[in-house]
Amino acid sequence: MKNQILQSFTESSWVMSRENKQSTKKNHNITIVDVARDSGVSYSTVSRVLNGYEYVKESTRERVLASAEKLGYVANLQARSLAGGKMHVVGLLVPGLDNGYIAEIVRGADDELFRSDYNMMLYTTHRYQGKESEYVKSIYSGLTDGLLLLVPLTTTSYLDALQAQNFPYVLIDQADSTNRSNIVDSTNWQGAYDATNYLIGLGHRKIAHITGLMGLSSATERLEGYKAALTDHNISVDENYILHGDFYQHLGYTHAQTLVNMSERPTAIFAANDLTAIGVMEAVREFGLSIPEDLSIIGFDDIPQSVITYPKLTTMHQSLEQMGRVAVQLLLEQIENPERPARRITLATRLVERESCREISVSE
Amino acid sequence: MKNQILQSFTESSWVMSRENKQSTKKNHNITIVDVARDSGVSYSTVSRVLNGYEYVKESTRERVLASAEKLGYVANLQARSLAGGKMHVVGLLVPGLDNGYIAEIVRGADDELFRSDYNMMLYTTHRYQGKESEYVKSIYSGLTDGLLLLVPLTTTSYLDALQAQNFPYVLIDQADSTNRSNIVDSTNWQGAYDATNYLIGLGHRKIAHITGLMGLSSATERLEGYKAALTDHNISVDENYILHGDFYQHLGYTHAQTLVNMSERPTAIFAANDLTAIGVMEAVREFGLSIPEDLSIIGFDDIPQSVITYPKLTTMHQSLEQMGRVAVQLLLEQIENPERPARRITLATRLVERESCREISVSE
DNA sequence: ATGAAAGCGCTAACAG
DNA sequence: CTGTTAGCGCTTTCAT
Repeated sequence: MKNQILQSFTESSWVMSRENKQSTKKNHNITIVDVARDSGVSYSTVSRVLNGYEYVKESTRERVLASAEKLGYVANLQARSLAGGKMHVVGLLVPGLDNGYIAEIVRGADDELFRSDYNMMLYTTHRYQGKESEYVKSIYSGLTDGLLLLVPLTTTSYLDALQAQNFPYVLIDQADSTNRSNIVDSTNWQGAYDATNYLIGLGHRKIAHITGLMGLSSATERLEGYKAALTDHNISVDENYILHGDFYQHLGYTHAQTLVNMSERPTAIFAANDLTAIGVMEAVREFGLSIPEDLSIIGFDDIPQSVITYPKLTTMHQSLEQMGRVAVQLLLEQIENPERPARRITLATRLVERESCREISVSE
Repeated sequence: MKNQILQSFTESSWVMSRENKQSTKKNHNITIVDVARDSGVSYSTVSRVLNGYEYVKESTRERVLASAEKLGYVANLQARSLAGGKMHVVGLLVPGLDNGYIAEIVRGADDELFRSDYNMMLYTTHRYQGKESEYVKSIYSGLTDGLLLLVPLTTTSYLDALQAQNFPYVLIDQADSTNRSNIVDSTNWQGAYDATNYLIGLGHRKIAHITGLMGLSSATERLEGYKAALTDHNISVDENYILHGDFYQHLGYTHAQTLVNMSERPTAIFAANDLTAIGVMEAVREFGLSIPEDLSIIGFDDIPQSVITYPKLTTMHQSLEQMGRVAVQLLLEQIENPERPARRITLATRLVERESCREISVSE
């Protein structure tokens, strides 16, 4: 009978006892002690079972697990962490969410974390440097077991601290001079090279490039790839055709205005990312030129938005979601085994031809 | 001399002592005890100072604060929470990040949380119901002090639990039948009414509507507003013109295909949100119709993407970022004072005329 | 294989 | 105004 009741109560195990009326503070939830009492063992044994400790009699383990399940036990992460365990939380530091590129990576990371039963703490910096190091402080508050740093701006300023503490972290899409970081990125140089090469193959010679934020390795690598492709085809690099953007739409827009107004107007523009490319498209259209008839445009990233532009944007695809996924795997491995040497995983980019580029004849 | 060293060490207070070599577990950070020792008071006094307790002698307070600053003290949130304090973390439950609408709200919330020195735990459900209640469990793990629920699908299933626990939460853009929830939303009914009214004012009579996900109050309210506007103008509501979407692009796309193929093709489409509208635009264009010449389209939300479409989308603006902000304020108030009765704050919507609608003559 | 006991860092009474 | 003390829930030796 009693069992019957307990049973049915369990059906919605997390709809806890309502009998507490005002409970000043946090309601008294089921703890390891309750489980111990219910299963008739000491609470250290319960802890052992819950932590997958090897030497526990099978029957005991089963009994404990049953009780825990029955009572709807949920571990108190603070206590666990305080006592020296893992928090099961990783921090994700991103510049902002206003960007399909980032959202995709976050999605991958999020999904992978969920599979591994980890929680995600989100920190946005909005490119304000102060906040970046501010956040890294959070590791001292013990909130997270590791950090995922997405295109951080001021890496060096706190990488030292992270490394000194031997605190697990992985850099996403941002290289690092120390060579002691776990990194996941894409073939930025190659991708830019391929993009430029594609344009050249289409007959373009006057190819402009709007860069990303130059503090980031992804931006510099893409610029280098662009230059290399030009050089390899004996096209001289014209500095007037290289404008410094910041990976955001607005500078794409304004720089494109500069470009279309040049006497030697370029026939193609390679934007360092899709967002920039979208800004370019807008400016070009406003100027009265049509795409790709008058001007070809290629982006980088292949964010979801790139298919809703008109015309649809041709771009270099990056496996954004997978970057997030891999980053999490790398981080979790590192959390498990802090001694593992740092690794770097680079994912391949790939051209996605859509509608924003066209072939031109040499005479044009 | 010793002081000298301490001083300079402090310059980069969070670049902690490197002397620990392998430290199996977490490095021994500065605790409240260290601060107490340094400032020559008991550690409970330090706690008082740190928590802004009123009755502490000014000189003591200053001394403690100075020591804390000097030593680079950072509170251990787990310990604080375990001991009955606040975790300074709120959970944000969202369907996904693949959506400008959500990203904007998150941005507002994030910013407001930062101001209040709170951290954000992000949970994504991807519209998978199981995960929603799964996450609500997290409150039992004590990780968060409160929950922000962004357009949750299965509200009722766990609202009970939340309420029973008297756990702070606020619903964003989703009403709730119990009337015991803190809610922030927009004038969905009015907004839809205005949008439809605008179309009618432009001369349209054959106005179709692609709804949002009907489990959500925002969707049903918009549908009702649409119908009301029609009725008020003696235009009969044609059920064939009402197609059920899900707030995502794809159904906008497929439903628009249905619509343009109808013998009585509508002259205008009111999409329940911008994402849907974007899907509509794509289908319409593919069909060979031009916007707004052949078909007017109006959306809802005014997400950032709505200005990068071609033509730019006319839509009902919601103060998305502010919704996030207000939601946080509501939540924090509730965390501070659990007894405060639930409130509901509704933000106004406003028409933003861009390029996707045009006036038609009655003859058309 | 399992129990006992010592903290982890901090807050919140309870005494002065 | 400030020190003392008792836990919060859990992991981890150390015994047995």
